[in-house]
Amino acid sequence: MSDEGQLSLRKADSRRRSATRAVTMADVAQAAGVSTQTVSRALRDPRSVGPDTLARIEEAVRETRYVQNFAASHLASNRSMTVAAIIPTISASIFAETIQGLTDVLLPEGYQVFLGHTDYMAGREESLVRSFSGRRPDGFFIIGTRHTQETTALLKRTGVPVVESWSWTNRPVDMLVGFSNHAALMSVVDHLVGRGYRRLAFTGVMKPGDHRAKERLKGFQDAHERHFPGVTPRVVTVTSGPMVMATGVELLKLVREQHPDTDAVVFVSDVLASGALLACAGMGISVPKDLAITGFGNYDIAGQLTPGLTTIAIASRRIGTESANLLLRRMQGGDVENRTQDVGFELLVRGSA
Amino acid sequence: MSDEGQLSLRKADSRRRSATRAVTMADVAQAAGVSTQTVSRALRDPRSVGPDTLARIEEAVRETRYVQNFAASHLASNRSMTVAAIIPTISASIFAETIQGLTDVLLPEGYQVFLGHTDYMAGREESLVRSFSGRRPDGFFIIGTRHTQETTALLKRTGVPVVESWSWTNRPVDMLVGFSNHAALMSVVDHLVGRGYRRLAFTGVMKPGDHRAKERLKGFQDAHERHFPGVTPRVVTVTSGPMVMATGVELLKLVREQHPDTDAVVFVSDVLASGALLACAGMGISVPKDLAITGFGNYDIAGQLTPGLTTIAIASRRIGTESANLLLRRMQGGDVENRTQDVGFELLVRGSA
DNA sequence: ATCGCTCACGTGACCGCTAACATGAAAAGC
DNA sequence: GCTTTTCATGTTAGCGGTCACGTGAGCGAT
Repeated sequence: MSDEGQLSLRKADSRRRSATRAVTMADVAQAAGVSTQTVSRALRDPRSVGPDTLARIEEAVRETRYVQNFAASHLASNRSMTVAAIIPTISASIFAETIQGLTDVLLPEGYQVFLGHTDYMAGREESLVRSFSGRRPDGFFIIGTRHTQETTALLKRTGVPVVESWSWTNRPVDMLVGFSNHAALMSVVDHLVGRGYRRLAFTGVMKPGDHRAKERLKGFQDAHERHFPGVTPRVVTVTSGPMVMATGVELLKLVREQHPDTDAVVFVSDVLASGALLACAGMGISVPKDLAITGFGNYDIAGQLTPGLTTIAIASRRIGTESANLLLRRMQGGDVENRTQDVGFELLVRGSA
Repeated sequence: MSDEGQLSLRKADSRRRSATRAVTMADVAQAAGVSTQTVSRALRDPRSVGPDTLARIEEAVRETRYVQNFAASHLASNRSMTVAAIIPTISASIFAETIQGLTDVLLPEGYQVFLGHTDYMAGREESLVRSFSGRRPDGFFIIGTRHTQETTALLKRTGVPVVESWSWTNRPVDMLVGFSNHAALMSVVDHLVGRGYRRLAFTGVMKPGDHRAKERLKGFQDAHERHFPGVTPRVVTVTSGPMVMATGVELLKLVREQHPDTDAVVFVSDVLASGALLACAGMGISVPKDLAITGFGNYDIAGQLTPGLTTIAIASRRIGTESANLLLRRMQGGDVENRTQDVGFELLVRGSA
């Protein structure tokens, strides 16, 4: 009997997975003289246990240096307290504001944010959603509204709330916090035409997976057709290349080569437009007299240039916070009345156009 | 007997936690006619099972639409396959490049990256580390080398590899991928003095938790003392305010108010320096004749301005990839010979100084 | 023929926590 | 005074995987 006891003890010991066993809830429970369930309750909702019990547990947590294990919690409760976010790119991008807004709201509520980026590569999104699903996030945040069929199916199958953003669609997967890139570009064209510009060109880096850029181009083309029926719009794009100011300079040169009569250049992004605008001085181009220039995004630099860059301002951070709020309500069991939210855009008219 | 059987069945059913039970590994195992352990092996290392078994399992995964549950995996294996990253801020920052580099390396290896930001608030880091610890990350990536004692203790107690970055110290918590902000600023001062500038001023936004900014200031002061012993260096800083170009303009004005004789302004960041440089034209200041301007970070804009902005280039993305590589090696059980890695910096001399 | 070894796969015991239900005591209702 | 309700806490049975070990077949060496 005692031999067997020893044997099983040794056996249990040898099966231990980590050498220095971590502090568990059971240790805290023992120290506080309560059951693990009471500790669990105390940690999840302090008001659900008696005040003196709570004090003893808190003391026990402190003295044992207990750190809750979320994996076990997740497994037992089926709630991961995480949100998966999928964005095109983090670097030097306006999406960073959105993510900051998202985490600013979610973190205080106990939710962690997982970040994945597609680098505008079609197909990456699907594989990201697939691998993220294994972590069983309680919600998804995605930039963009165009996905592969399989991606949409995967998202729906998870059964958790999904927010798409930075674009617009009438048939969102679930919820939507965005605006119409198409309408934004139309307002740019309207403005240019109103100011007397007649030979408009659109230019930008158009990565295959960048649907927002495509929507902007479409908006440009449609507005152009409305103002100048039958006239082929000037469009100069490249499908690859870094989103940096130097690329904007290159594009400006391309536009002037291919369409020398152009009197207004509509850039798909402020980054490119700023590069071009800065280069104009050196190229002997007077803005906005010889050439009007517009951007998109209202980056910090847009208002600092001389002349200022006319552009479209987007409430980037707000897209993040609003999305987080929608997700939160749904994740906490509530319902959401308006599943789509239009944050709009604002045409900021400055000196460049 | 049969009654009891029914009872226990009913009971088990009523205790089911989710209404529509998700597909589990057991379902896949059954469909493929193997044990769950074999499915587990097939998923973790396909070569560890027979080829025909593997094929059956893969087919079963497809037809059941099985998605692995990482929480269960984490709990059982004690590996979360996640890395926690703590950065000052994501927005419009050069750290975004670092995070992009980090995830670019870690994601393909199956590791997810958790992101938290401190907004340069002292104390936030400790609470982030604390709450992140509950997720049991397999590694930590942190920007900065100065932490509260408790933070350091917490990090060490986790027992997982830690990479600190974007700074330098002789006593890292564990590993370090960084450079000396101090030395970088000294090289800036050396350059300015070498070019004949004599009345140098340092300016920037110095948030209380921004130790890198402090190191840069210290580097400026030390170099200044070496070149001009006994002369009090001109330092104009604000402790709050947004890191935007407009703030740079304000700071430039402050410097010229408080130290009208200044002939070179050293900014703590390119963002501020760029704003100032752009504003100089409107203020009738000729750069670099009347005033030299330097920045830090070699942001995209630095090379596009006229004159170009003299600045310090940091291999931001590389800090992320190198850190990821160090973490990976350690997380996969390997050892690392060089626990500290100096990525250095480069003084880029352009027209502004 | 025997032995030892590798290989492919199965068995049982957990990992650390929480849902659901159970229990006992105090407070409230009649 | 007795039942009902409320509140604080305990008990039991998993959540969905993986670890350590076991087993039996196949194979070459002795």
